[in-house]
Amino acid sequence: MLTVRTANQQTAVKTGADTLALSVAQMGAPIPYARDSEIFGEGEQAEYIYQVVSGAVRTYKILNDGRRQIGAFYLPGDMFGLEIGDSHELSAEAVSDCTVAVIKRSALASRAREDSSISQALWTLTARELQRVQKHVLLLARSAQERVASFLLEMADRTATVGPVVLPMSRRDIADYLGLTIETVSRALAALEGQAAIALTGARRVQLTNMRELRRLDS
Amino acid sequence: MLTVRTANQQTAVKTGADTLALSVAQMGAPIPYARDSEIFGEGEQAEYIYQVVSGAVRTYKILNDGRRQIGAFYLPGDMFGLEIGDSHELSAEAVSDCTVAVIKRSALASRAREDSSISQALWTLTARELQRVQKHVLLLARSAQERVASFLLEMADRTATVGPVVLPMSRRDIADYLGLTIETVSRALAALEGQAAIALTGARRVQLTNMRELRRLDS
DNA sequence: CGCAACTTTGATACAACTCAAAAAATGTGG
DNA sequence: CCACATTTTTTGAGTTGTATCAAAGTTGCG
Repeated sequence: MLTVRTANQQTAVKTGADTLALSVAQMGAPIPYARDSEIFGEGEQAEYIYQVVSGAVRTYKILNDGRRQIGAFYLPGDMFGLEIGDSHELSAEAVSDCTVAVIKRSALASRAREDSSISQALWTLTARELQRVQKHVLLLARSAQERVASFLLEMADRTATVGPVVLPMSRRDIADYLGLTIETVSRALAALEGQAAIALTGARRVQLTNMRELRRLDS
Repeated sequence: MLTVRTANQQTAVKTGADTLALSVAQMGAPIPYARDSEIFGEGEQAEYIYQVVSGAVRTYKILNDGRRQIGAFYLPGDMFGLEIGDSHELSAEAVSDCTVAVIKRSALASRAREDSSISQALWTLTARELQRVQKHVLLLARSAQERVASFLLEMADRTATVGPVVLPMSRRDIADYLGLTIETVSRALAALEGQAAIALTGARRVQLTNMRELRRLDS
């Protein structure tokens, strides 16, 4: 069985979305993208839907004052780029070198006409995305330290490995996701280290040494 | 034809969601709710989906520090309370005295099995909600004055009447939607009035006197 | 190893928050 | 319809968390 991971939800599922993921993995040829290269741009025709095979992807929008708001990070197994309108609402870029499986939306649409579990899967995917964004709104309502703690827990959960969490993204990416500056992210991490909640074992390696404290901040 | 208005999108549509709205309006008996009364609570079984007939509704979540984050306001024609899981992610309350049409999800699900346009409509509804929440994230990334200007334009667009915009909600509601305090909302309104972008013709009546300026702030 | 990019740390500024009180709006009973 | 009580909104003064600006470390790649 292929394990499906929707952003922010790492439990393997056997229904709907699984079938869909299978389709993408089987029908879509993996395409490599170099770090920082564009996968699709805001406003472009949404011709495909995507699944991360390796590496990481970010979606974002540039605000009128030049700041960038990152909407989501997608990790291996995650699907992204699904739209109901015909153009993309956000741009997507490779956070690191990565490979992405791609399937034509039209191909999926035609299969959905015969197989209602496909349409069901598409709906489920949209609904999960909705839940994720709703959580993001709540995250943005909290203090800098709480946002960072929450982010670390989310990444730990989604990468689900033993040992330190390895962050695929830069401080700038984290800051733009959390609605903070890189300096504030750095200071929040330093503060968490001071409270012995985490240990920075490298700029992008974080040991979560006190889950209880982190969860308290996340709550 | 019945006009459907999805939150933040007031254009009448003739596809998918329209059929759905019709179903709710026809099948659901309108239920009255008094101001501030609960329509459903977070975590409750999501047995129904709802459509505002008159008045206004808010969905929200209480944060652990006691603050309240409002997720959305729903105005006449808007549908809300649709979940893909089986429980509500947020609570819903009447902003003002209102009436709400209700339809059983199970009834809709059974009709969806025969009529794929129903499932299509459910998906569309979820996707619109996703777009709305994504915009909310971007809104929360901006300055207090920009958030308030944007909010006023949104309300003007959604109520779509001539003359002053009548806000059905209190400053507290606005503040909790925009992630600000009531004082900051009040000061932002005063500042907009100072710039002659708006005129406050009563606490809850706002004339948008300079749309150009407001749109510039919104951009 | 050396350089360029990234991250951290420090000092200061400022937008929004908090606390407090005045003013305005809204509701209620006579 | 008015007078009063209550709630809501506005305004003021001071505080604070995060941003900004600047510079010193660190990291990792060629």
